[in-house]
Amino acid sequence: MDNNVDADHNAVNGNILDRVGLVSEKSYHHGNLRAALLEQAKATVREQGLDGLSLRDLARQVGVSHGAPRRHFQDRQALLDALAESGFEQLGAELAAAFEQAGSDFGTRLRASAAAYLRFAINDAALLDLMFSSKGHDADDPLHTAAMAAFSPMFELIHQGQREGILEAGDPERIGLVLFASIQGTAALFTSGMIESAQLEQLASDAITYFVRGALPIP
Amino acid sequence: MDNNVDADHNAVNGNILDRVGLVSEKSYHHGNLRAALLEQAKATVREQGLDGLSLRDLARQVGVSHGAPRRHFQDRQALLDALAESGFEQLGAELAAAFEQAGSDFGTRLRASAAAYLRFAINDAALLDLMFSSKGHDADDPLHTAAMAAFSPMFELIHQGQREGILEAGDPERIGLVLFASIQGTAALFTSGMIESAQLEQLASDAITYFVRGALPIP
DNA sequence: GGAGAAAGTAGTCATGGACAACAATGTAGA
DNA sequence: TCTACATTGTTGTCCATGACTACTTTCTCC
Repeated sequence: MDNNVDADHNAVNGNILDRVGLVSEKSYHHGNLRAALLEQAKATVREQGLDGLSLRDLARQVGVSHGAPRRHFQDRQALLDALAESGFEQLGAELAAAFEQAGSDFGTRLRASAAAYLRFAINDAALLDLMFSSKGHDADDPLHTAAMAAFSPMFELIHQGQREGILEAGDPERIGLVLFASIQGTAALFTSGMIESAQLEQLASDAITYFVRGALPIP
Repeated sequence: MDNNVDADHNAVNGNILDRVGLVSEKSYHHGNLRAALLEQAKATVREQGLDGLSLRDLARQVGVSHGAPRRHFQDRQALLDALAESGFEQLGAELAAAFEQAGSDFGTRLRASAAAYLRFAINDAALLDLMFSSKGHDADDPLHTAAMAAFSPMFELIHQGQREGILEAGDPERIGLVLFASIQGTAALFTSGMIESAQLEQLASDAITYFVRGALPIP
């Protein structure tokens, strides 16, 4: 309708603040739509679950027409895939941070990592579900890559345990998977409502204890 | 339980073959629509996943009008809940059967039960996902009841292990949850594509071994 | 056999995803 | 600088679906 001259002016100069979405002035080109959509999608999924996510809603919330998202995501599934990928990146970062901040003691690191994982599972249950429900994992798939990267701190942890004689020898990946499964299962039991938050801490603690005992080197 | 009142109701003069859907004669009243919808839904979910499931499609496939399912399921979510519930019933039956057929040895029973669980997870991955994503678990919720019933063989198994001195003492439910989480996590890793079927057997075996070692009584 | 409940049908609406034609902006090369 | 072309948004449309309502057929029970 009535085009605003100021808006045009800003658009020409490509103000960085506009592009990051920190300034609300409108211009024809959003400048950062893909990221904005992902961010909004993540918030919506957290608050309303996957079913509450609609591309048209997303477009509205970001202030763009309903057709715009299509320029960045071919279809809804593509957006979900991207969301899952960014979820893996975030989870990986949080695991790595927990790993770092926990000092060098194996047990402390192990529990800190598990706690970080569960924290993520609690705060972003639906996102974690999504991350675990995305199918196509073709090894060269960016999703697969992101997932592998996210869990690398855990495998490093296993390696440390082996060096220190706390865990039995063997393929770190193989041993790590047992831990991984155990923690993910714990998270699933909680997010599915099968256990209460009161039981979660207990279960998480037990799972780790059993894992460590189970993986003890056999003298 | 007693939500089969409708079936009983119509069972009075309804031809059994009609009711099972083996006869294609049309009558205004389907006679068994609820069950037929659930059955068809289960097949569709297995073949096409949750997203491939539409009430209207279901109605078409079963040969009724698009409004008919509403008489039996208030909305789509209600159908999904019922599907999850029937999934728990089936899983429970399969776990119980595996438990029975495995003889009386604890280890054999344990592995047979885990195998049954994983078999279910592989054959009906999307259904298991659904079972674990249904939220409302209010203890008196039929879903919660069905879930608890399904896993009762597992807790019985824990009890046996304790009697035989193979597992440490303690609340069987608490110990059982660790096993449950471990197996469910294993299943999740597989159905999400994070591990290949080649790794599944190994992981499952490792998870059980670690669990048994971890739960060993401490002398 | 008739009243009323149960089960199915048909029509409608709003929402949402996918698609296509078009418009505005950005960019690179002559 | 000007101009062709690629990017990115917009608008309008189609179609499938879930949900709702009014109506019809059948069943059951008194």
